[in-house]
Amino acid sequence: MANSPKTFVFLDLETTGLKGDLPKITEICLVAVHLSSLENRVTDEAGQLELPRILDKMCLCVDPGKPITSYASEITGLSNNNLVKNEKQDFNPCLVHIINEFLSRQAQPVCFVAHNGFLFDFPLLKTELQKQEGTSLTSSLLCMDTVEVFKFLDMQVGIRRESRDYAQAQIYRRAYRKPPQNCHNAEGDVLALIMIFLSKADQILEKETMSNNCMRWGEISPMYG
DNA sequence: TGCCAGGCCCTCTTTAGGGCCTT
Repeated sequence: MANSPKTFVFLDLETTGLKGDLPKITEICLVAVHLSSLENRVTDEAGQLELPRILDKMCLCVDPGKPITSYASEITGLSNNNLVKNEKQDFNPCLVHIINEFLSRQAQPVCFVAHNGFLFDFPLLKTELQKQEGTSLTSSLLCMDTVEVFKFLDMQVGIRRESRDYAQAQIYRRAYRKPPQNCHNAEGDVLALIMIFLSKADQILEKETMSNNCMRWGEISPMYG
């Protein structure tokens, strides 16, 4: 990899449903962490890893303009009714501008990180962006999927991938011996994602792991549309 | 009519089937 990322932007989307529903985004959360905070980790008095103090955070709710499935509504707490009542805007050029400005404030290059990102978050975000004429993210932006990264790291030490559960909550439990908090709230999921990244940060940041597990934004195909 | 993801990976595979991971 020619240029190693200086900033990792952890990403989570809440949506109206899964792929079969041609989902739309109901909430987006981005949290940027500088490389130095991932390399120089902070622990509490008990020696437990802590979130870095310096975080740039952005969470926005979005009116999807289509029905949210009952299960998605139940787990995320977002309904068509409460999004409309709170007068949330749809996924529009203004939101794309905000995302771009958020990214441009970070030390470059930037790497997106999402759990199952290659199959869900990145393709769906690309679909939503493609609907907005004249808007895009820089194609040189890097993307990493922590499902693939954790499988890669396990394989390196001889753990067979089919012998483990790679759901984010399970990886969190293995690392911290307790369940993550605020699941299916975009910010809660992103903070848990940062914590699982921190638990293996040294290995993830190795050149071999990065070069084997990163794609460029330009290589991501839209989910649909 | 009723049902409905899907690309990827694994293995008791390859003329196939099943599970994963996200909301």
